[in-house]
Amino acid sequence: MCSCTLSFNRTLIRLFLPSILFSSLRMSTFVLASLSSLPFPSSHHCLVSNQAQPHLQTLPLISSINNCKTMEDFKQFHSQIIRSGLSGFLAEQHRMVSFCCTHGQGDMGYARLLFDEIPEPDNFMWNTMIRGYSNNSSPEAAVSLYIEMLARGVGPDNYTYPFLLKAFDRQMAIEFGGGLHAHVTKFGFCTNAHVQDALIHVYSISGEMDAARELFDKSPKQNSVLWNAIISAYNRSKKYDESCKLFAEMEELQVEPTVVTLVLVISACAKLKNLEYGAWIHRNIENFRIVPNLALLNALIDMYAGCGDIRTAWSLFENMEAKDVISWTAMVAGLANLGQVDQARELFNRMPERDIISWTVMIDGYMKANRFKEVLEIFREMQAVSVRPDEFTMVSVLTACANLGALVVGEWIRVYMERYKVNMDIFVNNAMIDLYCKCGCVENAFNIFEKMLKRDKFTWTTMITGLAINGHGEHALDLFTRMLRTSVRPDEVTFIGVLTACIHAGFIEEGREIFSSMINTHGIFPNVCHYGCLVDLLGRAGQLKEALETITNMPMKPNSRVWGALLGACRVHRNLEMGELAANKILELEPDNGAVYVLLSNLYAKLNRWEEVGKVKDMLMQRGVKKIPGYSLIEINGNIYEFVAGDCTHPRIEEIHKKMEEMGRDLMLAGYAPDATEVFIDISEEEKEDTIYKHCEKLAIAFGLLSSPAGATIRVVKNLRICLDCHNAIKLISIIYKRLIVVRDKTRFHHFSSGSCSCKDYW
DNA sequence: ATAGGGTTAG
Repeated sequence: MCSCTLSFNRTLIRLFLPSILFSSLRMSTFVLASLSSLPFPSSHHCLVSNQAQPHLQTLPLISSINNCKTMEDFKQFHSQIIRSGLSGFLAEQHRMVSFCCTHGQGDMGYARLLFDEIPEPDNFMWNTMIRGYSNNSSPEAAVSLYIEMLARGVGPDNYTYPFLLKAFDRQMAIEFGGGLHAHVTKFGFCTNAHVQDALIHVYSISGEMDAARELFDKSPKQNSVLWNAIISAYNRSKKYDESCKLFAEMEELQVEPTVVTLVLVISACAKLKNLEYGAWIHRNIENFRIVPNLALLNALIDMYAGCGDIRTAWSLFENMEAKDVISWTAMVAGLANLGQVDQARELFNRMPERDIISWTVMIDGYMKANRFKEVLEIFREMQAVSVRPDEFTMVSVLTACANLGALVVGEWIRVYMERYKVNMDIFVNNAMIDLYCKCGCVENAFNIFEKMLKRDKFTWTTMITGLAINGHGEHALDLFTRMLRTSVRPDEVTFIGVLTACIHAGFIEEGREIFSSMINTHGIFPNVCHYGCLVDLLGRAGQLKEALETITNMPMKPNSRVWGALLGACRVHRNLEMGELAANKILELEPDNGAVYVLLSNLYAKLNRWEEVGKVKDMLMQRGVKKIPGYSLIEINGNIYEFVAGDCTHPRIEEIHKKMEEMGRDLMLAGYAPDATEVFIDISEEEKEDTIYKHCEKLAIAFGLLSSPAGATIRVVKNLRICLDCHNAIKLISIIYKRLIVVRDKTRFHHFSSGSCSCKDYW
């Protein structure tokens, strides 16, 4: 049997909602003709016979509708009613429709069948039906019924609009919020507080805060409920300082807040990180004559924890009579955001129950602490206990994948999200673009980018930077030009990406122009990172003098990265004097910067100044500087393997060493000669060659060769800059084994194919 | 006979 619900789609609603207003309360032939598919006025699918007469003697046999727990109970009750002949009675009909509409187990299809038996439903009945659809989250059906109600000449009342509007989602609110406001005005319910409240709610979800505010301003404002409604609307629109302002205004006008008001304002303080105001409200709870309930305590815990006052959060948490999952989650999030991930995990493990948000908070905590492998571990744990990830979870997991170069896991997430219809919103798409870019798959990233209907500044910035570090400088600049034609404005991060594109592609003039356009046309003042880019850009082009001038004239104190860019350029262009200057400046700022010693000794080595190489080595030993240990990551079958130089802990290390020997032989045959000029000096001469030989990226590639099918791309992520020797070797490996090898190092990508690298040996 | 505002995640 058909469900017989009138289901207008949004197109029809768009058509009828305005027209019904002008034909209000009279039968509209136009609308009624269009509603001819309705089971009205006499339905051809009667459940019951209206002709039946009641037999009062059967009454005692009828069970009470109040005892019905499920639709099954109800259907039995209904058949008793039919048999008893009571089904034509209005009171029974009302009670039965109400049951189907308002009971937790109700059934709107059934409600509609019963409703259609009522020859002339009054507006109470229509309201009940509308409420049913609303509770059912079927806003279209609710509006359809509302249109039908007006078409049949039944007037709405104060109750109609709150029911109708309550279930609106964002899209419905945008499309029909204003229209229904017109209905409210026309029918004269503008002054009813419940109706105003519902309208404020609808405007807030469609983001029309001005309209919401106008309604609020026109209201009498005596009752706190509308204040709560407008504060809640500002919170939803992330206008948290407006929420606090309104609360202050409430005080001035001596409108008494309720516990809900305080929950809203404390929550706003948490988002604003305004500990002072939040704590002040907390101290004054009694003066406000408020008895804190669970929601308020949770909001306070979140506020204190979010503002970094973990001690107060703890004491509130520990003194609570009853905690719910939100209390625990707020504490876990507070610890995680302070960087105390392990403490957060301990608390997380003690939680009596965990929901999707708790898991996501924990996952995100590991992500923010750069503990990416643990992100994947806990994500697996979460799935093992059958908690379904949502789009929030996926953003954190995708970010971890991007940092690990875990392409397979990332792809799995994409498939999962499609299969389980997880909402692919702008955050997820941005994370997906980042993943593909950081795995060296720019085309896949770009496909997602092009398919997106809405792009924010993060979308553009991620894509531009991704193209830049993958060596597609020209494409990155094209995209930037395209971005400038949209309404999305670039920010300082976007310009880092754009300048990076110029650096990697060697676009000196474009880079300079863009740098000066930052101030002149975009009103963004370059920070020290932008100056670093400019120095890098000039330095790589060999314009060392201008690079140094840039540093001398920059309006802020140059940091070690700025000097590092100059030092790098001096190494490439073999400028000893300036290189020493830059190195000294860096060591003044950061005596423990191991990378400087490497760069400087490389520079000396290139110029065959071995005595100085030795001096750098001595200096390093004296100061006890530790070089950051290098590691390489490779993902095989969805697992992440980590290699460090001379690694012996891998379970298949023997196979890997055998492969390394084979690779060594093949490389020699192909004319490879180890180049030790870039090898660092903390090892003795005789060890040198052996150590290069075992650089972790080579180990990772050897493992990649033996664990992936012929022809498969090998992707490696390295935490440091790739060395010259490995770069030479991998070029040859790409020929010998006919593989595309993608290495992401600290700053850029190297796509090795048929003996050459996308960086054009310039990195 | 029917209605209002709330706390945790990117």
